[in-house]
Amino acid sequence: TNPNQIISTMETQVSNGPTSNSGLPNGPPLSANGAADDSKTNLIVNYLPQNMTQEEFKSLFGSIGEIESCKLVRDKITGQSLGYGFVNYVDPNDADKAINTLNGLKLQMKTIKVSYARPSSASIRDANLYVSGLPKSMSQKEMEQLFSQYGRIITSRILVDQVTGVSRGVGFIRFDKRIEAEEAIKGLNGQKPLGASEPITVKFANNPSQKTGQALLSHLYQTTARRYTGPLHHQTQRFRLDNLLNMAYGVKRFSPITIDSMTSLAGVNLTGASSGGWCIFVYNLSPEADESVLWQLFGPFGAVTNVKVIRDFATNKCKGFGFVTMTNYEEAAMAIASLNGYRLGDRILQVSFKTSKQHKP
DNA sequence: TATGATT
Repeated sequence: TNPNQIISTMETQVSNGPTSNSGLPNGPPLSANGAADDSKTNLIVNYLPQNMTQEEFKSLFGSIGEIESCKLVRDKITGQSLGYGFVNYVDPNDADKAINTLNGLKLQMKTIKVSYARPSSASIRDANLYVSGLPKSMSQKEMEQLFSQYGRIITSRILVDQVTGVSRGVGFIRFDKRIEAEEAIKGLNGQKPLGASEPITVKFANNPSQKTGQALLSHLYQTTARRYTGPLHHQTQRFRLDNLLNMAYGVKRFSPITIDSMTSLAGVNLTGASSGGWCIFVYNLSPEADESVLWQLFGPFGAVTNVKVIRDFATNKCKGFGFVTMTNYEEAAMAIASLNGYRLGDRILQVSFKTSKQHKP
């Protein structure tokens, strides 16, 4: 599938109005201008982890149902993920299911947002505003009220201190149309909100990609170093350092000593290691378990490329186990250390690297 | 109940 397909389709789709039939017996519904109507199948996914790849993205959303096309949006020049993407399902029911099961999923330090995509057009681009100098007492609702006089607000957010939860006086407002955002800048930039002592600054928000290399590394350090907050021993800390260096320099720096000592101690072959990543065996899942539970369990620990619940062919119920593939050894090891013995419902999970039993004496 | 593979 051409990855540009969604974008090019959306750019020609200027209206989300009533759909008309294509005229063919089983043809897809067409909108007024003749473009395919994706309004019930096409989703936008926001707040993806920076390091999530197109393959991981497709694997995550492909676990819901058949995908017509999907695209992780990247910076044209640097190739960096912009942290959002589009998924167009074949079946509108799967799009609905994806929203219900994957919206709010925690992946690494992010909580992803899954919603129907608005039909794209030039007029809705660059409609996101950065607002600073807000009174700390101003709520999101109050900020929306201030801006709503200039147009329809699609999303809004006020950033808060991670520790205290107090407003940082900084927020974002996304309008439906760029011209509405332009009017809001004219009307509100440098103005004092009612009762405020300081004027606010209103300007167009930067693209998430427009970070310098330094800022990117700094961000990488923060997200990596803060990822796990549980008790840590020395070896774990070294894993984290290795991982940071892996990510910063884009190379694999697995420590042969560490892996050899672990494997020989365990007395088993690790077959989790392969070009596709590290395969993890998860035991004691309930018969009702599905792929989304594995994404939810393992996603917070790092890059997950694939999950699989093993089901009985006849009943389609989970046979009590599944597999998860993770890209990075350190993250896989952390997930195993954290999730082995974890209580899921009334079951205690047993989690380990997948082992080979083929050549056991 | 304990290591897949309807690709």
